[in-house]
Amino acid sequence: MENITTFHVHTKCDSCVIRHTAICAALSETELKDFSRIARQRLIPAKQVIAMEDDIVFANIIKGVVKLTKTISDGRQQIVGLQFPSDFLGRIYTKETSYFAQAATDVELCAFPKDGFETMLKRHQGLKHRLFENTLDELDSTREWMLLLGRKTAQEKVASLLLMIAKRVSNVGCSHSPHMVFARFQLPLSRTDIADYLGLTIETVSRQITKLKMIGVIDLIDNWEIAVPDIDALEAMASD
Amino acid sequence: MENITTFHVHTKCDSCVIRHTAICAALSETELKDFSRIARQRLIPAKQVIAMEDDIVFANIIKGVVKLTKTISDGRQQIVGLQFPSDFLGRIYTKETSYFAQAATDVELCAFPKDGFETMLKRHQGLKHRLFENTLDELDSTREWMLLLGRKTAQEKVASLLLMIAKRVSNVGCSHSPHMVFARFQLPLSRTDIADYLGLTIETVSRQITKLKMIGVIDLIDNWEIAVPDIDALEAMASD
DNA sequence: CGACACTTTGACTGTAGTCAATGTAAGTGG
DNA sequence: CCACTTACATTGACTACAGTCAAAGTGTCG
Repeated sequence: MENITTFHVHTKCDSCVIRHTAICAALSETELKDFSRIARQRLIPAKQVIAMEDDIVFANIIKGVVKLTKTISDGRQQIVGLQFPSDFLGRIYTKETSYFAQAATDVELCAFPKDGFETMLKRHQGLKHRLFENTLDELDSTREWMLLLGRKTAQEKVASLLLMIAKRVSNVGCSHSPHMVFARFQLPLSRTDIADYLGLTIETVSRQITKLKMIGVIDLIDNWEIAVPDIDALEAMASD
Repeated sequence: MENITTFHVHTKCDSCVIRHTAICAALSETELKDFSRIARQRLIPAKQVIAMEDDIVFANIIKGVVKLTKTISDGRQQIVGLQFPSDFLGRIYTKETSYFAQAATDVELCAFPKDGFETMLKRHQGLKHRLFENTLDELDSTREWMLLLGRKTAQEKVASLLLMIAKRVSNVGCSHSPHMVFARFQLPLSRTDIADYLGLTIETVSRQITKLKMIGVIDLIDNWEIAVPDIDALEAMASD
């Protein structure tokens, strides 16, 4: 069984779900046509490492969640970034990365070959600018996570993660949820992944989730589906 | 006593110590003249918060070390970035920052007003590109630090910090130190700052430094000056 | 010299880690 | 359909690393 699928993007970009949220938002309709010519769709099953090689080095995430992981030689792991739909994947202006990307769930990518993408970048300054702002935002949220890793308790860490996921997957900023009060979502991460993102062990993660359930801040539908009856209560547990 | 000093940059940029390592390296001699016209030198005493307001929002660090700090309302602090000479300070394309900059040592800045700098940015694409690459590198090293915060022991954290500082202050990459084996430097951080950077308490930092001294990996000249007889030994303690 | 700021050291505690057993759900093959 | 396997997750008992609280040490400055 072949577990990477690569084929041309048939569907026009303008019907793409992330057309106006991904870096593509920086491109006009006509520019987008050039762009779609080099784009390739890739489907990646959960757990597979996303090899950033061959002619596919950059990508938009259309669906699913990708984790960026760093490891120490003795096996310790730390997730240093989580990417959601409409996020951009790949280290521009290379310098080989010191971490690797892996599908946390089944993932659908809109991928670009190195040369073609870099040509586009040179030609369309707006695209480059957008990518720059992307990077600045990523730096901000990475620093946010440093505070969590360095200074928060296990309880606060778990609450913060759930809150972050709730916000990302529920499309916060939508007009109809000016102030979200309730959320329900699928966890895109296993307990091991959660532990690796929070700098904890799976046992500690498990105990903290149980505790949050006990005090009624979350409901576990099953191991992967979580309901948050009161977002404000969860926010209070996260301390930020 | 006035503790901020602001005055025009008299000295020509081309004699500046960071001329070829800061973002200025992206500018030609003539471009640099435009640039120097809006630059102002600022001297900031240790411990003072660097207010990124008024007409001074961006700056190159000429001398000294600046820390970027995030805090939780209950007082917990985490340093989320350390900036050394030739590093760039300030969040481009604003969106007010969620952290604040503070002088760790006495600092000498080459500062720019918001409007003037942003005009320069638009006019000189090379400058913008340089800043972009800067940001990408910063993101990489921030992720490096996430691994440290989430997965390293107190001992490894302290060793990693000393190693990082040794490398930054000794101008690694200089032609005459292809492989540094010995280092001696002033710590630019107090024990409290070190703790806030490593996600530890000052007591733990103190104990770990004592331990490193005991086993001979470092020598303490005084509380602030450190000698590393064997960089490789320190590197081994840092586990990366 | 005394005051102050910072660091080190010591005794004790507590949070999260470790090790091990049990629980749960999905998938496989007889 | 039901044992069996496999992969995760939870729970429990115990441990250890780093945190807390308190006291003593060191260095600088007025």
